[in-house]
Amino acid sequence: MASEMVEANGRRTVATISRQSLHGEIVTRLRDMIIEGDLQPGERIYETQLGEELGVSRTPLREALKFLASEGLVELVPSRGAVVKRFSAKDVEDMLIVLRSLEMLAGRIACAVASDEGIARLRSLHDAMVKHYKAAERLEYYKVNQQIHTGIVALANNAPLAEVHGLLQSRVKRIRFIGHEGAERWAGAVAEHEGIIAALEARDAETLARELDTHLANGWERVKSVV
Amino acid sequence: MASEMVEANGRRTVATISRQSLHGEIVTRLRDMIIEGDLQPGERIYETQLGEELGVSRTPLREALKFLASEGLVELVPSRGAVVKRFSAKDVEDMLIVLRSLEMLAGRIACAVASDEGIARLRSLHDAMVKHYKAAERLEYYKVNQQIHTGIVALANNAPLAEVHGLLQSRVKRIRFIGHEGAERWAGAVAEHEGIIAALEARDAETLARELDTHLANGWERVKSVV
DNA sequence: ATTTTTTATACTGTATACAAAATGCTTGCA
DNA sequence: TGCAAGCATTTTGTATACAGTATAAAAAAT
Repeated sequence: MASEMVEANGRRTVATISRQSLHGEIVTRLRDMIIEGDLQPGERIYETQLGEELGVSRTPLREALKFLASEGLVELVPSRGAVVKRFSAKDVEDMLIVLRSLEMLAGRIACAVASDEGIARLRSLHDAMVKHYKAAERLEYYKVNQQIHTGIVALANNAPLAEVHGLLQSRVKRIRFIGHEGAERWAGAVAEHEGIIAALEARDAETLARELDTHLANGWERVKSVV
Repeated sequence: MASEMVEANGRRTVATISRQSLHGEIVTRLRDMIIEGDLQPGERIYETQLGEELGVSRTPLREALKFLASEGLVELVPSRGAVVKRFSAKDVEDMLIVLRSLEMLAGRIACAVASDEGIARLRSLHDAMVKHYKAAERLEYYKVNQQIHTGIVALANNAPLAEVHGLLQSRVKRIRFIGHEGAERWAGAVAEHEGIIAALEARDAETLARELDTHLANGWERVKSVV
């Protein structure tokens, strides 16, 4: 794969210490490639070609593709292999509706079960995000923004909840990444985040849920135009 | 696989007309085996052995296992292969919390977008379920019950919602299947269902959400003892 | 008797080879 | 020139073979 080395004896070894199997590495690699747009929606995946590109044989690559198919990032057409899944505007809207509901649920639970340290960590993430906003660093802002939303879900301490949230999140990432909102809307999003963090610190479940509701509904409005 | 035939020339062919690939068939087959308890939680899966049992080689079987790993039904331990995932009581509770939230969301949406025919179909399913209840046919009752819950989600016409619901549903099926409640509780569940269908027919989103909320919360109480 | 080391075995991880299916192109014919 | 049929090529689907690793058992040493 990417981080391979050729040793003196000519054997290929993987540089990482992680015991993760090859198909596991390929999964994360391909997932990133899809999210970042290296593999375009609707694009057909040729196994031998992609395999040579990654320096692996077809077997682990195919196993990785099956995994990603279950995640919903690629589609398996019988006898025609894998295709990067393409989402319609309705698909994205539907996903965001579910994501919104999941985050609201997570927020409510988090108010009850989150540790003070966890909330404090989120506050500092928020501060970092505001800094990126003021510096107009869109990419950095976007990344920290993601971390905050994921962080809220994590605070709920509910593994299946975090899992399905992450599943849908990974699908819309590709879309959101493109959505570059105007200055006013961006400012609005930051303000909403402030309200979210405040409600969380106050452990006010209903207010938090309401804040998340409007924030994520607005989020869809912000993205809608580009889908 | 199950429906294989040996032809005169000795070649194995699959009887089904479906164009589904072999690993696809294995996925559904294994999923059923796990849900129905043929493969017990914590049990290690030996690829060669299971492959011979199913009449397939290791390659498509492994691909199927990767798929199921992404679904969360099996766990992949590096260098030790696949193990049927075991869920703790907290895991199950967490899943049911999410399922409850998802079904409430689906119910609210369904009230707005479901077709009259769709609601009527659900009513007739409910009637069938009541019949099974009165006849004390537990297994039949259980199956129709599942169909109703899945049906409510389907009415929302939101594919990702249905998908994640189905994902979690498949995991708790194994558990719910065991939960045999007493007569009083069973009667309560049926009564709750009547309220759910009524609220749906009235397209009363808030009432429906409330009914689903209590029904599914009670569902957890009913199952809790056996986990 | 217990612990450690060695060795054998069994299973997983990966690659390669083969078979079947689909697609595209060429050639023949109207 | 347009169309169709057949052939060639490409690609997926499946099986098998080989290499690496973990586990368990047996033997040796303390």
